[in-house]
Amino acid sequence: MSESAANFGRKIQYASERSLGHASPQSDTSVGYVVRDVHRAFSRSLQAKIAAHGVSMGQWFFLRALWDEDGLTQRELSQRVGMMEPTTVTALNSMERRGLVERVRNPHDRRKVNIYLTPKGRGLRDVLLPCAAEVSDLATRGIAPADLALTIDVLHRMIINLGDNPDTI
Amino acid sequence: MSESAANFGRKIQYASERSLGHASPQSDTSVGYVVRDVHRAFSRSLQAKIAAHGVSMGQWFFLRALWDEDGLTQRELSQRVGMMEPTTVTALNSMERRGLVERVRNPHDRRKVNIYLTPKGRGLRDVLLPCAAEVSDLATRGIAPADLALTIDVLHRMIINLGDNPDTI
DNA sequence: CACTATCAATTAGATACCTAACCATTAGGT
DNA sequence: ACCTAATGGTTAGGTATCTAATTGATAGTG
Repeated sequence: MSESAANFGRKIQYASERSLGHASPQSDTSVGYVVRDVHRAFSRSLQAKIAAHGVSMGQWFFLRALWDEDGLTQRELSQRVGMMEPTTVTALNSMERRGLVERVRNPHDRRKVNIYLTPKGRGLRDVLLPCAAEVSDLATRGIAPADLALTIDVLHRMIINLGDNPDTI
Repeated sequence: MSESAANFGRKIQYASERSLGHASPQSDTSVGYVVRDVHRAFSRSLQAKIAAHGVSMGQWFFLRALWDEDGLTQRELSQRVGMMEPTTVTALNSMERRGLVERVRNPHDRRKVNIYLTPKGRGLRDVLLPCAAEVSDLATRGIAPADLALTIDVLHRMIINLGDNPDTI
């Protein structure tokens, strides 16, 4: 049972055996490790592109959410982006400092703070989304759409399996 | 061309549509986002298990490398683990503090520092590796081996595509 | 209408990463 | 033997996360 489990403690010789540039051929090929490396590869790649426009990865996700729907409260934003609230606070602090968003205390419920994009923040959309597209495009180059779809599905199933989903527990 | 690129800026309705527990149904399903979420799911899951034994994620990777080969220099360790050297320094500091490893200045080349597991550090192997196996097992439960293999291969190809590999550039 | 529970945001403090700049040591050429 | 290169490790400083505790505002109940 569960050959997959053994994976974590063992090495499989793989076609494209080299996890990160500086990782030795010793590097592990179990799912967890590969996922970590892909994640970092994505981060670096996108980071490199958007940094040119003065936006950091930490800000990226919140901008994305706000381009989608402006004026969310901080809690709503946290939920959309999938990050804890203190993380949101610090990200918004830096975004506010850079003039990308504005905090507006909600007049009807003074506990809430609504976040609005400034023109500058909104304007970044047309510059930054293509960056993300480039990264995604680069990453998936040469991968058959069916394989990609299956990969995404498998990854989704892993998320659910790992029980990060409250309804699942 | 490149439907994949569009992904990054769009939402696809997916069977298992829910990225993180607290993420709304709005959450993006493009590869980059899913990878990020799986990565965090893995981290949390493993972290929860190994924390019980006083080991943090930052230490885990280095322990793994040392269980595999003891007495590596810090640079070698960094390369095996795929982390920058300052990261290694701080991880080793905490591991040394907790009595998991010992730094020994290399007598033949006094620039180098060899890292040796203490009995305590070595002993954790038999406790911690099963934790990782459990996580891996849980994550891949119900996923056909062929699908898993394909997923890992696709992820590897993405790493190479994203050019984190110097030899590829 | 006062009390308490809940909600929204924040602060405090920890971990895990990174880049850039800096020492200390060794190696190699003259 | 010197001087410069390169090598190995560290420090300094920044970003991105998290959990736990705190503060302020509202809502619900007796």
